[in-house]
Amino acid sequence: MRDLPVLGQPPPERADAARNRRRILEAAERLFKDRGVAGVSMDDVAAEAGVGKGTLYRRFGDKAGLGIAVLDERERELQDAILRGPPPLGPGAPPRKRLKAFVRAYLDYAWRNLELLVVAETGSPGARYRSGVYAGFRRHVEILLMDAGADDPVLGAELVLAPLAGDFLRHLAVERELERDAIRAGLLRLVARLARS
Amino acid sequence: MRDLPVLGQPPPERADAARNRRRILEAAERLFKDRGVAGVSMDDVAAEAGVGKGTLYRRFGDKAGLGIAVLDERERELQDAILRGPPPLGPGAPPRKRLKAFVRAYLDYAWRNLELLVVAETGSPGARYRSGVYAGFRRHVEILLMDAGADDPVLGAELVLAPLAGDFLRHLAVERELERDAIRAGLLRLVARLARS
DNA sequence: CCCCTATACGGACCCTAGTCCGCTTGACTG
DNA sequence: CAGTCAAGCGGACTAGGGTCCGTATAGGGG
Repeated sequence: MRDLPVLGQPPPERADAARNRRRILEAAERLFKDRGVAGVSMDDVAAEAGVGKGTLYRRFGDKAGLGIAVLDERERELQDAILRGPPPLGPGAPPRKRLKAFVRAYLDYAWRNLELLVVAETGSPGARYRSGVYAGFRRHVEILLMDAGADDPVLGAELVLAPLAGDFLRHLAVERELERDAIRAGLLRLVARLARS
Repeated sequence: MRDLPVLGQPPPERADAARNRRRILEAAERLFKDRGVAGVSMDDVAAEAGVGKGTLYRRFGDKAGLGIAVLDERERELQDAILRGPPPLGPGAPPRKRLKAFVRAYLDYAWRNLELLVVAETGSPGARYRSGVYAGFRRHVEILLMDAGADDPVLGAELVLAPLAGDFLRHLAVERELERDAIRAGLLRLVARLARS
């Protein structure tokens, strides 16, 4: 009876596992940049990383999962700015200001990573909503809406995030050829209205 | 020089093609009902319809396309009610009334066909936005928003439709376990606010 | 009624996502 | 330092989506 598992404290990753994780993420990032996300198969990633397919899947679940993981670092920056950065994005500003700052910052992030975002979110149905990242943003918006005295913060947060889906933004910008400024303005108007009681 | 192609008038479907189209749609509808959409492969549909896979793909493009086609009839009912039915869904009522009626009617339709809707919309990225049905609803909403004097009807219409995506509705109802009444109320509030100038 | 060709058919084929399981190895123990 | 074994590895395998192209036929023209 060596190690009673400690709840909530998963044992640390083995050294080879950590090494492979890094290799895979680096390989994926490189290939995605070179050939575009759609032009890269999971076998390609595995080969480039010098690991077997099984390793890839055990670690990341599926292609959407890999996309999420590659995005993770950049997403973390945004999360950090929200949690600890200067206002109005970070704590300190009034809730409606923070909401607008969030929308601006999220859009910047989304435009920078659009292709990858689409893959990560649409890899399988519901992938977007299952990711921890989505849950984090949702909670953030929910709290801000509550502070702003909105009617139904729980649903309201979802309604703020719905039009921030990668696929939807791509549709607006690429197929409908709307200007990013116009899109931003429209979304800012939307959250302003959702934040009213 | 027999038949100069008449622009916009594609030649009528050959008899065998029409027959196969019907067979495929009937087979798909039957299988989807029996086993759920996810549990049915394209080979299954082809076999059940008694046609080759090539036929299936030539006619419907991909699985999302087949889903859209199966939904089409039910969607057409909704379209008809919008274009020719009694107010407030049909013509005659003031634009904001019609908008709300549209949202109610669309939600009824969506809940009834949720699984199929998700497949049709998420089969491939952007599938939802490429379908003619989406464009039809978008135009409808756009005109109503314009009549209601909203700020930016073009973008506004997209923002009304964004939270009506099947995948998003499934997320709200299934994962978040929100009541359909609450969802409807929230969406009605949203369109009411988007329809203001 | 026969011929001709655009249209459509169908299933063999390819590719990629995702699974499975026997083998290997990191890391801890005595 | 050797023994132990859970964690991890990897690539063969399966299944399903989507393509291709040689063959068959509907349906109009002569």
